[in-house]
Amino acid sequence: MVTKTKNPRLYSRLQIAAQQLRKVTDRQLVEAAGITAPQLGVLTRVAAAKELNQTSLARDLRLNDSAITAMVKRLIGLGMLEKRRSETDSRAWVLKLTADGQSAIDRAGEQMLSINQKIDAEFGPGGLDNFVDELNRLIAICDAEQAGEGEG
Amino acid sequence: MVTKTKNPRLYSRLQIAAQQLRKVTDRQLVEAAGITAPQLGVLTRVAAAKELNQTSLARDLRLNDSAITAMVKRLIGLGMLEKRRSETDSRAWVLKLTADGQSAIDRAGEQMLSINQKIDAEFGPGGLDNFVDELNRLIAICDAEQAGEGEG
DNA sequence: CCGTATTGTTTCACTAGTGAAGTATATCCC
DNA sequence: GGGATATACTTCACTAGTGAAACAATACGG
Repeated sequence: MVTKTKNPRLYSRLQIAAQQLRKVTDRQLVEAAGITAPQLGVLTRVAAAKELNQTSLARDLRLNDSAITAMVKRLIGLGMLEKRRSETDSRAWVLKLTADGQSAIDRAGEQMLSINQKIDAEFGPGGLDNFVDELNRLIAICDAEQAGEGEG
Repeated sequence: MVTKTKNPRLYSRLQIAAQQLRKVTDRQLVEAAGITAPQLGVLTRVAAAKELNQTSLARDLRLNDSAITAMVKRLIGLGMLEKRRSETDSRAWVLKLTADGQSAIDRAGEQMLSINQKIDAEFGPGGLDNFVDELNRLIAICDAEQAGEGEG
């Protein structure tokens, strides 16, 4: 066997790691703040920006517009977010946190999730930086591959 | 700012990397073999084992039983898989590849996906091993966290 | 200033996963 | 052997994402 490619391994480990980390993080976050990790991601970005519309949010999170439509709908249903028509562009919405949304962020930030403490302990600051860097390189490869799609 | 935790960064980079890699891989795999990456994962495991039932498959892939039920249903719909009652345990099913399923695996294995070539080139064999190792350590942390859930 | 393109959003049909609850069948133990 | 328990699987309601098609409003270029 001629040193067959190892990156189906990478692929599957990456998927499993992402899935498991999300599962654990969601569990701890729902307990601490009543929201999931993707929801917290949206709320913190809405909190950080003012005058944020859905398209910018989608680009920011690297998601589909339609994923944002659905996500925002859920967060409004939870009473965490509000939508008003933009005054400068009447196609767009401006997203705003509600008091509940702000308090969810606060509760989420209060104490560090135990899973995050364990990750810090396992990798250390340098190891963590390196890990994130590798993930960024992988993301860059995917981006390049998607950009150059029409070529043969 | 007191070197605030960097692993929300890790979390989000991991999710983005997993999502993007899956998107690109799916695209190339659908073109080459007519199936998605998760589907190929199931088919190759069915091909490797004989007398594989859904519960073992679920453990193998670290998924829910109900995810397997749905996945198998889709693959049967695609004509890639067959289900027969096990002769030794009449609760269980035995999963078998169809000719189409086998040929999908063959087509997927024929040429290396271009995304995989680029990943190999970027990281090199040693870098890849290291990356996979880090992912495994992260998975282990998640497993430990889930196992020790009742403790305070 | 008007038609064409672009942008912001939604809807739809889909894949892929979670978790809880339910139904059979097997297994274990007294 | 029969009752509790465990195992194999399904169903249901849900989150979270993709991609294509549609629609309205805005911006651009003669």
